[in-house]
Amino acid sequence: MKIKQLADGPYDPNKTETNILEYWLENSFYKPETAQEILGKQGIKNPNKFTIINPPPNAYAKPHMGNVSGYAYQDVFGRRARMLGKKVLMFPGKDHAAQQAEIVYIRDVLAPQGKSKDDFTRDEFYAEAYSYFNKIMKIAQDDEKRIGLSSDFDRDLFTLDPRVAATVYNTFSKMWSDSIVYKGVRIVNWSPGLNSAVADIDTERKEIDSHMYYIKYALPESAKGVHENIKKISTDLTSSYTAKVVQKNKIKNTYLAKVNNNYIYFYSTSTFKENDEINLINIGWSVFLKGSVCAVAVTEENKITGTISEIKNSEIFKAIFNSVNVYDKNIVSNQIPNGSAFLILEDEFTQELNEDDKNLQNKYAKGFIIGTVRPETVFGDTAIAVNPNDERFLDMIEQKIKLNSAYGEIELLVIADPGVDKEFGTGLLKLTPAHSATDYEIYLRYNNSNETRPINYKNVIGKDSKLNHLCGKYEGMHAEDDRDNIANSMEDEGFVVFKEKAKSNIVICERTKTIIQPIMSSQWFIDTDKLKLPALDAVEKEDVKIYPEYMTKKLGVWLKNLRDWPISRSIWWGYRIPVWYKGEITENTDANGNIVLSIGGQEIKNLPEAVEKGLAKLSLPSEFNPILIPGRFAPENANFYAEIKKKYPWAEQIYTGEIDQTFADYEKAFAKTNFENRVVVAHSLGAPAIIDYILDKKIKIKSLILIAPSNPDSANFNSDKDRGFWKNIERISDIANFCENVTVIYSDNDEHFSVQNFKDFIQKLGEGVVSVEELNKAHFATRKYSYHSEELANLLAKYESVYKAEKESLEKDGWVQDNDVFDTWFSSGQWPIATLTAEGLMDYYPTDVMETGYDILELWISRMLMLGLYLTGEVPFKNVYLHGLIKGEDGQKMSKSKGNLVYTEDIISEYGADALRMMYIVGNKAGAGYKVDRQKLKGYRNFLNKIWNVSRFTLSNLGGSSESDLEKIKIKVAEIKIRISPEEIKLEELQTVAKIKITELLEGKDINLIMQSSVATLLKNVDEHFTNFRIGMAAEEIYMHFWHVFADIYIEQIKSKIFLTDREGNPIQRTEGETQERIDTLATLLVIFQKYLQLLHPFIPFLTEEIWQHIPSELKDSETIMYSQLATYRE
RNA sequence: GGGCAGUUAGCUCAAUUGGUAGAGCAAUUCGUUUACACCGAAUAGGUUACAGGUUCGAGUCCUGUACUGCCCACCA
Repeated sequence: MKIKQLADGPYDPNKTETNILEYWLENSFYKPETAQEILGKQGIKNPNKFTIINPPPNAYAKPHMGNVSGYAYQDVFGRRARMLGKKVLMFPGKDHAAQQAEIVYIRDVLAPQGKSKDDFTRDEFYAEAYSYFNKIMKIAQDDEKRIGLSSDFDRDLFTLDPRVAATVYNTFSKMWSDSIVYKGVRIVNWSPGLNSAVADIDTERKEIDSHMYYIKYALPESAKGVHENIKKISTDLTSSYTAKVVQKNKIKNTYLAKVNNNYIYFYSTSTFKENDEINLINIGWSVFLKGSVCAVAVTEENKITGTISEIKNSEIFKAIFNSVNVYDKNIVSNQIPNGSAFLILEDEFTQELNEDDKNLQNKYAKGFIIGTVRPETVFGDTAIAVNPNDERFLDMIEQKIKLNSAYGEIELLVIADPGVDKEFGTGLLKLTPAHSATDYEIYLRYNNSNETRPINYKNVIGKDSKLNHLCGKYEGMHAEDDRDNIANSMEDEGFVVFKEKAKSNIVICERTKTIIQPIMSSQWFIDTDKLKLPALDAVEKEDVKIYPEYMTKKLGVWLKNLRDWPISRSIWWGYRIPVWYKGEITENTDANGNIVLSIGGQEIKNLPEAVEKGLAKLSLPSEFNPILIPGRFAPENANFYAEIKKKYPWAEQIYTGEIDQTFADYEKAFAKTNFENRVVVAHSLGAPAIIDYILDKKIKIKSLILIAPSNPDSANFNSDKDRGFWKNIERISDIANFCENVTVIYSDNDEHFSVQNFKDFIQKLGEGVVSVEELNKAHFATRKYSYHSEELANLLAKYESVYKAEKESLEKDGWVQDNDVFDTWFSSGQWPIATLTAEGLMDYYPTDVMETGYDILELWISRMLMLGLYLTGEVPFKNVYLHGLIKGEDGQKMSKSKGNLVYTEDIISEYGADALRMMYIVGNKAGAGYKVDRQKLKGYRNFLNKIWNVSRFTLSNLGGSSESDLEKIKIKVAEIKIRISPEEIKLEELQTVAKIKITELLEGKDINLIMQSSVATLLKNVDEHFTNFRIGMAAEEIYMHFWHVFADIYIEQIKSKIFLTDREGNPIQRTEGETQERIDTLATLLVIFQKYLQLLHPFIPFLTEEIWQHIPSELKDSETIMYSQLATYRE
């Protein structure tokens, strides 16, 4: 037995890490197939599976520290599982990041070449982008390997791989037939920067300074009638009064009219003398008219002091008084606070208006004043909404009111909706369903409960952000840039009564930072109602556990509030929506502001109608996609399907559990599959199952190929005929009505067992005319047992050519494919299924851990959960571990613009991958952010050196022993059991005790037993930490224990027992007992040392493997530490 | 406006769910003793943001306050 010695320190990670990486890759240690083989040799015959799908990073950029941090966690889980005897699959991939990648590609690749998207056809653009990203992806993979991620890189999968495409399109197809996906005209977030719709979650809010415009909706003819109302005002000017109002809200007043530096409000209750000098102080606002009494008050900071007359004669007073009033009768504000002061007006406050001055008439006309920060949307108003409990407007609800507005005379319905805040602005909400998500919701709510009298939307802003033909003279003006012009013009006409500065939240596009324009447009949506409930249920029932736990609640709330998910994006980079139209599909705004869809010039109401008329259809890319149904004990008994799937990546394999003869499992699996017009291959018991299913559900399929498990002339047939395929196949005679052709393959003979044969067979059998044996003799005498794979291949090839021919004719026949592509989250939301399906590994589903940053909990985790449950009925992962976001050295979020990006390769070359992994993991907890910390990195580099030197100590002391001693050590090693012995001193508790004292305490005790006990405790604690996903604590505890118990205490204590020479180099004489003690100690040292290496391996794989390689094979259970078995602690 | 998280040593963060507040780095002192100076031995550093409460016992649970960060949201 020879013990290789380690080089002198300090440890240099750069020398060893790349070699170790090469060793792992060369030996394919990362593959589950290798795991199966190695574990098998170790006596673990049926290892449990353990699966982690690596979140695919975006393919377009060089990864920085933040991108890579997740791999450290994923790898810890994976490596530990491997060392616990599991067959580990870690599946890497890269994401095409549709929208973002297209922007980056155009900006960073095309623009510097002086090119733009317009220089390419769609296909050219796609091809060039694909080859570019293909190159870039390699960089990301290098980083993944370099940090030690032990994923099966041979399987690295791109989200635009044809095999993924198959899953993505099949999912869409299933959603199409389940009516979960629809194309609808609906409000969308239109990003002018992307020239595409984006989902809510791709937007962010920003507070900006803007104006609140108070817009007049005048009652026609009311300008003339102004006197009448005023005349009714009664006065009781008996005493002077200083207005003083109990105030509640300090923010709302800033929204109010500010005129001549004073805020002006209306109030009532009290009286003033005409010439009283008064101070009006108030902070509330209320239009108040009872018996035509009106009053005004001002804020405390801006008292109006003056006589009543002076106040009344102020311009603003007149404006407000005349404008913000009433539609009808007596309207009472219900929120006059106690102690309010009121100014009562008299009928002298009237004014003869010049009949010709229309603008003034508008300004002083009675009507509504409604506050808005977006005056340009008034052209899209289709209703006025009030709170149902707002007493001021009770009479008006459900009335249609003719109004003069900035765009002429219109009729608006007043509706009630609880969403309207009666205290905001004037308590009235102008409803613009086409250009406000809020209004759109109210619009939907109203129309859902008032089907007989629906309100409309009116789209007045185009995708170019400009006002359209419905805006009269404002047509062509820009909704954002020309806002002030529009408002000024309205002000001149008297329709903007006053304006004031206000803060407003605008929605901007997260990617391009342009202002989102809510507009009506036809987009593809996923109806999330049917998807979110199972997801919500899974979260609540803890079918999927989320770490940190508090994020569970966050996800639940998000799911509950989820609206329909827009999945179409108007870009080229991604999966093109597989729906075809008979001619161009166009979207126009008609005279009423409705969005009208036409296909090839023919107007359609909605897509189902178009489909019915033959103007639209779903047509998946022309990849042949047969459905493969396994026989009993699926899917293992259908291994031959793997061959088919190699040739046809689009083939869709049905996964079932063990099948009983009631076919319950089949039915469950079938329900998730769309059989419509497909070629179906069914093996053995799958054949009767699918026949029954097709007949029951009345599904039309294209072709059915049945593979019989036995041949009627086989020796087994007599027993087979009463069960399985043969017993259950009776209904085959009816199937001809549901598919174009049926073929049964069971022999080497080219003759097929046709439907007609079967019909005859079954009929005669049923009539008792023939026996099975007779038929067997007549028809099957020459057939052999095994099924004919070549024949199956030929058949499929034939169907494929038919299938492709059909598809290719689409464009010739004038069909045009939808121009949009899927949202990137639509495809990545199916990632666990797409990856495993692509490799035929669905038996690894559901996966064990999904590890990712908490920032994409809603974006990604939720989608995977919904789609996973939808497609398979099972959660895609059992645990979700969310790591915190890593910040730059300055403590700020890392971003290119801040210039604080730290690249992984720089850190690794300075400190090594192991130290970096430690920095990511030790002492950190799920969900909590942390900084790139060079002090920590230095500390962990020192730790690695410590391990190196402890290893040198251990190996050199073993190496110094004689061959016979080594043999004795080997025997002793096998006897050592790491157990907790409760009576002994606990070493881990002595860390803070002075070292001299420890030596005293240990006098006469068996240090080896005490150490074993201490390590056992460590093992147990680490188990617990892992069970609860506290990996940061696990790492920290191992670190502490290794350094301060093992190195500082144990090794110091045993030195005298194992050294062969004294300080002067003279040999030490030992008694027989002392020699035995030395052997025992070295054996214990070795066992414990290995245990530490194993415990440390998931965290610092490179160093531990390097050291492991120096331990002689005779003294270890596995050549690589990756597969050495670290049993969990058992009492 | 709502929700969630956080506030602990000079700095960065832990504390296994209520049981003596810890680590790394930094600081001070000592020590080059056959693994290690990328080391060892020792020292100092805390009213756990604040104010109450429950408890034998609170960093941890409850109530409130003040900051910080994140997410969500229909105040037009």
